[in-house]
Amino acid sequence: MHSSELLKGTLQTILLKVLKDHGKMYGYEITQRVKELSEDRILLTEGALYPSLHKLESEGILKTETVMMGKRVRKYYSLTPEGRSLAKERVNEFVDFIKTMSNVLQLQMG
Amino acid sequence: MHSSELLKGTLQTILLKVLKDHGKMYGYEITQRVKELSEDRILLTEGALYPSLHKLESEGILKTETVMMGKRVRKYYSLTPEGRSLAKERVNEFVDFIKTMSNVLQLQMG
DNA sequence: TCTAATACATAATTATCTTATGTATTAATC
DNA sequence: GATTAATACATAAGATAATTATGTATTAGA
Repeated sequence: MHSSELLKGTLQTILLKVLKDHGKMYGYEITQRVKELSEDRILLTEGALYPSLHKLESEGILKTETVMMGKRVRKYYSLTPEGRSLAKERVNEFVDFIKTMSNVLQLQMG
Repeated sequence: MHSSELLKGTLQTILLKVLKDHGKMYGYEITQRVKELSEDRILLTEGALYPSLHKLESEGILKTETVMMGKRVRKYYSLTPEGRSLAKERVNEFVDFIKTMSNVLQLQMG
């Protein structure tokens, strides 16, 4: 699972926004949703995903709920109120980033 | 000189496109132009800039011309033919990246 | 029965960037 | 005239976020 150099730094933004839009999700589900939304262009690696989810949880941005599906564990993540506000902030930041880069690269868009 | 986490991975794209648009430029001049184009949002650090320019030169993407301005050295960088084609590629890559991220983050744009 | 997909997790390595440091010239301010 | 800020290059040390590799285990499909 590899992607462009440009994706670096976007992981947190992606996680927060996808969780905001789709509610309660577990790790593997997030990778599949992102793969789908990106038309196979963004393939999240577990080595990046899980540490990032754990960090966000430890910071109070995400909360978890562990569910047993038969004998298999599923850990559902969802945004805390703090997480919801951070999600907005991160998306705004990204939009601003696009605008700035569009100016620097002289792309004809916002 | 610090910026957002999102800038990671954009340096090469920025350097190539700015050099494509503005022709022959020296390092310090590039930092100023990018600062200006980005309205002070992107402040390139020398620690990232110079190693990156050197690498691109060693790869045949950029060529240099050293000029003495009085007693001060100026090293002008410009794109080689290979560099021009890489610049296009990098910009296309970035536009595609924006499109993909817009889908994932559900932004109402391309 | 074996393989692929699902589902979690962490350690080792790599790459890119920031921060820090260094040298030196030129312009501006005190 | 002296000090500071801006110009102009360069590299080394440290931080950080990602990839790659590895590990365990269940479930579905061939």
